[in-house]
Formats: sequence, structure tokens, C-alpha cells
Amino acid sequence: MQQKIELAVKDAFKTIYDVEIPSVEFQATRKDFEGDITIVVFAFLRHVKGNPVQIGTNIGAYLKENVDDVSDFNVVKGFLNLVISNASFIKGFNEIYSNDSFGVIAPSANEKAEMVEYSSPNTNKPLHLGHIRNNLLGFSVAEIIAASGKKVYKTQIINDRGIHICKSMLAWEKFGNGETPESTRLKGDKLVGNYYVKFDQEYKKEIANLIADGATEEEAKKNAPLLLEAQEMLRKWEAGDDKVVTLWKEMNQWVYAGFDATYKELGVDFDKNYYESNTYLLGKDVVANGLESGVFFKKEDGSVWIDLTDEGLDEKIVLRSDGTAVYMTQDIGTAIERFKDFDLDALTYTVGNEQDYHFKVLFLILNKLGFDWAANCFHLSYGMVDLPSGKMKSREGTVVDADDLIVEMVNTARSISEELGKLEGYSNEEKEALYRTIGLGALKYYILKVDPKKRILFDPKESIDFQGNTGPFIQYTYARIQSILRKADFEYNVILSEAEVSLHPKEKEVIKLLQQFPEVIQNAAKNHSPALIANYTYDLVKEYNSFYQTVPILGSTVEVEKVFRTRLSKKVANVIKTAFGLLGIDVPSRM
RNA sequence: GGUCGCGUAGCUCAGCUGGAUAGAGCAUCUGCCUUCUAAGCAGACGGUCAAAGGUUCGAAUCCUUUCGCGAUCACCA
Repeated sequence: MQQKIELAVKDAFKTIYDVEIPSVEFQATRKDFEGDITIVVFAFLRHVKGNPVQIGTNIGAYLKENVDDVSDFNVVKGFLNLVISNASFIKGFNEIYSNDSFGVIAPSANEKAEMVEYSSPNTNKPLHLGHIRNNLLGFSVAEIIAASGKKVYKTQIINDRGIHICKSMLAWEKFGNGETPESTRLKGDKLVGNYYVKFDQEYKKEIANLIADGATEEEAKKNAPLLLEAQEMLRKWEAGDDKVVTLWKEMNQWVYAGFDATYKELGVDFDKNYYESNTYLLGKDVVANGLESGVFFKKEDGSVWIDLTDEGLDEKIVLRSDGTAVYMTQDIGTAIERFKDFDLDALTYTVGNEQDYHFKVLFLILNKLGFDWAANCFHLSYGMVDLPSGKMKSREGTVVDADDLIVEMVNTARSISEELGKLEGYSNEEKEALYRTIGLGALKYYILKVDPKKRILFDPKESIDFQGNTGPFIQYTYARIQSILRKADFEYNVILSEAEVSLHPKEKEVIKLLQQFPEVIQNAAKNHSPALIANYTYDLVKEYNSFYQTVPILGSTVEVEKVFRTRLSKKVANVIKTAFGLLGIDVPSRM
């Protein structure tokens, strides 16, 4: 309809002023003015000289005359407010009503896919609050891109090798007494994480002893026997030592089982896992080629660098003097590998903003190496989750554990629900499932509604709200609509003609919001921002509630009004469900 | 010091490519549960959009400078 009006406006300028207008700027009419859509006349002054009010009036009159959607107009200053006819609204609503996947575009087969990487944990400790933000963001963005018409592959790279896991392995060997997740009834990632902490404690003791014996702090840190042993273990691992590799495999399996449990709780999944143990040697051949073609240069000590001073950055190392790979080398190799493994044209990395510089450099290097897809690599950078006490520090025990937080959210949902006591007739299992849906809904929405770029201050003492702009509020509206639909004792799924229904202004607002949904999804995909979906859904629910609870049904037209209103409710619920699906949030039929 | 990000109501956040009197929630206060679920609705209170310049018909939004907070600038990952 907007396009129709845009064309008509262009025609109007042609007939009245004989000028070509390149585009028309629309915006929603502010609530204080009469009308539904507003055209900003000021923008035309570049092309047409004259009084904006006069121009607006002329155009408005033309539109009213020639476009049947426009039933009236008024001009305030430079703003041309158009009143859209009821018939047009009803027609528009009827078009979207029966489409259950309204707003979602199925992935097209002839377009290339996009890969979204997220999570990418280390295998030496459990997932924490920071991972939760990462996981929710990555998963949601992947869903949103998929809903915007693109095939998406979700992936993670598991950092399963290196000194960190050796530290856990060593501590387990020395102090573990053969403990296993089964014997301790601990989640595997928790068990391994405990030994990582244990290593650090024992390591610190050794350092203290060495310092007491007269070593400097630096020497002590470097020469503590435990650290040397861990480094030796890493060398053995790299040499393929049977015993070390066997232990490594076993302990990593424990961790994976633990991660899988957390991922399942969070409702996130992956199409493909990459393991650093398979990819850490990648990229060296690319560096060799790049060295030949002059993208990189070698220093006297044999290390290889790239000079990015022309781009306003520094020199960056891509290969150590001993010929081993650095983080950057691997990332170059892994990116190329992914484009070989899948038919991609874009790659998104969900990684915290402390790595902004790294990814800037990575993409620049890929570009210089001549990969045209480098332009479609995107760093989905997000702010840290900070605690009131500052950063989360595992050594200081201020980490908010992912599993613990989920349990806490579910508990809060349980106690609020029980207090409200609206769940008669539900079995205990059904209730527990519901508490989970609500608790996780609150957590996910709380994290996803804020702009990814911004840092989040998370106060564990202050529990996450269940009122206002929250997940449970929106879930609640959904549940209420389900109740309305259950109780509807009339056939509401019929087609109503455009003439039968009279619309309340608030009803119009709801329809307008519904119609924006496809655009919101496209926008969210473009900006990699679930926050746009979240805040849109809230606006919709707010508007709907306000309508439904303040506008009475008038006696004379009860039947038709009831049918239309019920259909509107149903569509709102449908959009909530779709939108929340994109955020990875479930929606309950009752709560 | 260089680079990047952020700064909007007491608190947590919206505000799309510049548009009309800057919007929600929480908190505080006032109403509304015999009609569809009160995890709700209606209303009041609350702002120098960090500050100053600039661009223009028009700036929270774009540009410059300053201040504050954070990140980053390793032969770590």
C-alpha cells in the first residue's frame, strides 16, 4: 500500500508541478495528530519551490481523489497526514491473517548460505554468564538470518587443546584419585573446571615457596615445577603421546557432555563443530603463499608479519620465528576451510568486543589475500557482561555460572507462579516445564533486548524482573490469548468483508504494527540485532493489551466485532510466537 | 599516547536511513479484579539527550573539539 501511495505521490508531482520526485519519505503519524501515515513535505522542497503547507494540501487532495486507500488528509506545518480507510486496513489484515509464517521468508535454494559461529568455549572450565550472552546472541542472529531468507549454518570452534587443558589434566592426574563425573556425580565440565582451579591453587603455593627460597616473582612464575610439567605435557600431546592423548580425550568427553547439557537447557544447537585440535595447524600454507605474493614480509629472526600501517593499524605477526602458528594464523586457515566445507558467501563471528581489533585485522588480511568474501565477514561484537563488583574473574570466584543462573531463574519463576496459583489441573511435570519456559524466557529476553554493542550490568542479587518489558510479560499475553481462543464459542476463522467491520483507532495501531513485522525481521537480520525483534514484540504486546483491555465491544455489532477482535488476537499471538522463536524463547499456552 | 565503542528520567533500556511537544519499564503516588488470566490496564510524577561549537527549513541522530567510562594496541588465546 505504501508503494501504491508513493507512486501516486510521484504522479501528483508530475501532474501538478511537472517534476520528478526520486523518493517519498514516510513515517508513522504521531498519536497526537489525526491520520495513519505521514509524508514529510519538507523533503520535497529541494525539488519544488513553494510553501510546504500549500504543496502538502495539493498532494493530499490528489491522493484522496486518486487512491482509494486514502480516505482523508490534513496538513500540519510541513507534515501531510493521511487517513487510511478502514476498508484498506481490513483488507491488509485479511491478507496476513491466515499466513502462519507471516514475516518469515523461507531460505532460497539459489542463494548461498551464511555461517554463524558462536559459543566457542575452552574445554577447561564450565560456561558462565558471558557465554550465555554469546550463545543467545549467536543462536538468535542465526535464526533471524534464516528467517530473512538465507540458509544458515551454525557452528562453534571448540578450543580443546593448549596449555589450559593440560593444566586441568595435570591437576587431575596428581590430585584426582581417579575421580570421574559418575563417581562424583558432578557435571563433567564442572569436574574438569575444579581441577583447573586446583592447578592454579597449587601453582600459587609453589610460587610462594620459590619466592620464600629467594627467587624473584618472575622466576618463580616461570620455573614452578607444576607449570613446567604442564608445558611438558603439552609437548607430549603435540608429539601424539598415547597416554596423554588418551587422558585428553577422556577429559574432553566429560566436558562435552557437560556443555551439551547446558546447550540443551539454553535451547541452542550447532550444525557443525570445529575442533582446534584439528585446525590449529591450518593457515601456515596460506601464510607461505602470501609471503610469496608479497602480502606478508619476513623479519630477520624468521617471524612473518603484515604491515597494516597504511590502514592506520600496526604491524601484526602471523607466524612466530620458530615457524609455529599464532591465533591469527589459525583464524585465517579456519575461515578458508569453512568456505571450502560449505557453499557460503558470508561468515559471522559472535565474539566479545575485546577482540574488535583482532577481527578488523583478520578481515583485512583475508581481503589482501584476495578472497572476495572477506567483505561479507562480520564480527558480531557484543559488550561484556559486568557485575557490580566489576569483571567476572574465575580465580576470584566471582563468575556467574551458567547452569546455576538457569536454576535460579527457574526457581524464581516457580515461586512467583506458585504465589499466583493459577495452575490448577496441571500435573507436576507440566508445571515444571512451564517454570522452565518462564524462567528461561525472562533470562533470554533480559539479555537479548539490549543492543549487542552495549555492556550489560548484571546484579545477581537483584533478580531479573518478570513485569514490564520482560519475557514473561509477553509470554503472559500470549497465554491469555490462547485462553481467549479456547473459550471462543463462535467461528472466528471466517472471511469478513471489508465493509462489515468498524475499526477503533487502537485496533488500527495494532494492525499497523503487525504489518511492520516482515520489515522488522529484515532489519534485524541486516543489523545482526535480536534487540530489534525483542523491542518490536514488546511494542506490539503493549499496544494490543491497551486495545483489548480498554475498548469495549459495542452492543449493536457484537458478533462481527467479536469475530474480528478474536482474529486480531490470534494474529498477535501468532506473531509473538514467531518473534520469540527467533529469540529462542518458548511460549506457553497457559501461565 | 594511538585506535575503537559507549554516555538519553533516580535505576534498566527504546528511539530505524536527520523530522512535529524525546518514549517504555522499574521505583514513588492515584484509580481498576461479579465480564475474556491483575505476571495486567488507566493515570500522575520525573529530561539542559555528558558539554560546547558546526552543518540545515529541522539534530538525541551527521561533523569537530572537550570531558567521563570501557576495550584494545603481545612471538597469549
